[in-house]
Amino acid sequence: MARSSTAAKHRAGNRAARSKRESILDAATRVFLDCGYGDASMDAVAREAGVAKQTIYSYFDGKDALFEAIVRDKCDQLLEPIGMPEARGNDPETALARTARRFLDVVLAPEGMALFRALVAECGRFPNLAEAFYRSGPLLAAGNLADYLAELDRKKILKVDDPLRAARLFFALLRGDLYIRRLLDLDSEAKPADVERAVADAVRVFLAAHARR
Amino acid sequence: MARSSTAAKHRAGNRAARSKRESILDAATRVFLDCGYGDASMDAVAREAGVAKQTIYSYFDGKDALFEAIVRDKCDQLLEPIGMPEARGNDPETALARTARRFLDVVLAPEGMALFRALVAECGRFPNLAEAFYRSGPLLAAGNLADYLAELDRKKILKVDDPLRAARLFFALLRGDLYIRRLLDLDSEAKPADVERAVADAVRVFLAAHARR
DNA sequence: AATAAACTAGACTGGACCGTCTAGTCTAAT
DNA sequence: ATTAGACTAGACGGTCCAGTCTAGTTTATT
Repeated sequence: MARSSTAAKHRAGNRAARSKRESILDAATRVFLDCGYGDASMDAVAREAGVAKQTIYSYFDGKDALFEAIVRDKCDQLLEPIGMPEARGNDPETALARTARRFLDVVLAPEGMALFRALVAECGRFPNLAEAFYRSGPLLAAGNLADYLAELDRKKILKVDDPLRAARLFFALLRGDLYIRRLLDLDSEAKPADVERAVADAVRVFLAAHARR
Repeated sequence: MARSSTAAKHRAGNRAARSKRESILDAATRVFLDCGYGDASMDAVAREAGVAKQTIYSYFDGKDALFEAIVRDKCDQLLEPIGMPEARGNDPETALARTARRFLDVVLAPEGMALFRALVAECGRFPNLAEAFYRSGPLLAAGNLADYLAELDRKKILKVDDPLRAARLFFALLRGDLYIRRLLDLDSEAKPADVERAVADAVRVFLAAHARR
């Protein structure tokens, strides 16, 4: 009984269907990240996507599923740069600063903040999404940095006893006050000068703590 | 025309009225912090408080005002301990660790997290609440620590060029990964051992960065 | 051209919820 | 005892929204 519903075909994905699916996802991303899950309406998504509401329901099972889809999408897309391993050619200071900048650029950007805010707001309703975000964001970034730090320790350039813990501390330093202020939307965007200072501070403190004496 | 409405009298505050007001605030706190602003219903607050819905509206102007009231309340009450100036009698390590523990105890506790989550979720709707929280929480705490750090610098015990920035970095270190995980509700509560390790790490790194050589 | 699938516009159902209103009860003070 | 104000229980109007349904249109395939 090979049921061949519209939705099933869509999930498989023609070319036309894929583009429609994507314009729905795009619109949903804008609406959900703007308003948050609760205040976003399916009518608004349909309007924004230039699509009939029914069409949304033929591509996605419902509001929850649509939200999940856009969050997973944005996680993959947004966090991809911070999941890349470190450039290992340079001196530690330069490498750390580069990592730091890449991290903050993603994390403090309006989209990154909106995604994180939505996740924090809905982590009760979507615990698995929060988990997925954590794994593909903070955890992955820390893991990669830890690998690099372990290498620096092996080469006796720095002293890093517990690379993963050290990496997490580095990112913690980096977020600093800026992150809190952005989370609460007290600054509408991070000024480049502030970012640069946060990077410099974090690198300085981190190197001081892990210098070989 | 000295209009003497029920609401006006309540705002002035008899003894009986105050207790009723407080039981409403209590219930509202539970409901709002449990469900978030959007999913909290006035009926639920009334039920929880054991009070008729009308009574709530005679004490508060509406859902927004009630939310504001409970948030300001919890800010004052919750953040009061971290607003206290530092105990200056001990060596820096002990004083910093004490400050750190007091901070994390408040911030990682379920109530503290719920308050912060609610603020993050609603910072668009209530920007002034976010501002108030920031001032009476992170900013005040950093200010107090900064005073202490300035004193340590004057006494040539540590080297702290910019006390406020250093204080903020200290708290950033302290929040670390624990904070992110708690924000996303990946851990239902912080284990004392983790807290203790976070304190030790933060103090160690901070002292290394600000040691007099 | 004929047919089926995809899509649109919009009406509709059912439910949640804010804030108000009504009718009646309780309490305290005169 | 009377009276005024505080309170309760619950109904109610109005709004909003998720998800479904209908009727008609477009698109693609044969």
